[in-house]
Amino acid sequence: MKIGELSKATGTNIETIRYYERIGLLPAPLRTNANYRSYGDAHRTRLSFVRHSRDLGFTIEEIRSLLDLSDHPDRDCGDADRIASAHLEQVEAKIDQLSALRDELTRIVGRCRGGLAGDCRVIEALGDHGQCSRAH
Amino acid sequence: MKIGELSKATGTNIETIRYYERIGLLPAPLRTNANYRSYGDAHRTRLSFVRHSRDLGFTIEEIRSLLDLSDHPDRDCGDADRIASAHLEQVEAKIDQLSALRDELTRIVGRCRGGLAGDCRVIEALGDHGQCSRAH
DNA sequence: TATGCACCCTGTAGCAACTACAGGGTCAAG
DNA sequence: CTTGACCCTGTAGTTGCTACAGGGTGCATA
Repeated sequence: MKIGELSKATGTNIETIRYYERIGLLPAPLRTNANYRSYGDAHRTRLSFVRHSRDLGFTIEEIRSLLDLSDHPDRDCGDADRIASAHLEQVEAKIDQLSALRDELTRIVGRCRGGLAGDCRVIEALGDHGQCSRAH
Repeated sequence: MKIGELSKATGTNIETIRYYERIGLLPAPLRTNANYRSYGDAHRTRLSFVRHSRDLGFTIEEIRSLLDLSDHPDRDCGDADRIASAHLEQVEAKIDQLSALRDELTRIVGRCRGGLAGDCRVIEALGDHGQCSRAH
């Protein structure tokens, strides 16, 4: 299959596919006589793995490690679990942080009563961290 | 005050202060004879506003608009409210998205029973989006 | 007076993970 | 034989910084 078809099959931008190849995340495929990339099912599977992992927020380097494990079924899978667990912790931390932001923003936004910028509580609150109800 | 003092006073990296000046977020300060930047209270206030807004996740462009309003107290503050409200919505959307990720990751991580990568449910789940319980 | 050290300057390059061209080649249909 | 959709490489842009390299300044100490 050509790159455009792989792109549609996996929902990945063509430029992104070439980018993944350039950074060594996807193996370089065979080429046709016209120098077009020619992909097989293994490529599609691997790219789906990458996209799914990216959608779940794993970094490229994490995915590299996960792919490496996936390429070596005889290895211990503890690493995969550690990577995923660490990532889960990061996601949870990010959720906590964003929740604090949401609370602060809600408080700030709720104070706007319209009128002139000179009297705006939103702008005032942004200038004065001391008004915040908790750390963020 | 010199750039190092402003840096300490606001908890902002020196390079970041110079960066903000370069992109026009902070006005260029006066210079000493030795060509050192010399800041006053107005700079410190403005930089605090910027840092606080960044901490709350506003983009540089949003901050530019907020600063512009802050510089023109006679304008209507509806824009400030709209920027903050839109940002709040984005934060809430991001929280929802991350919560879905957390659920999916929890499900995936929970399935690892140790052993070989070839049998690893984590790696299997990453390769197969169809196993996901909901959109993410 | 010399010299060390902390601080400051400019300009450029790097990070993540893409995305967007510019400038060209290939191929099938009409 | 030309039009249009597709493909190629290579480079530069995005966001918000951060990290040098290679130099100048200013103050205290030997």
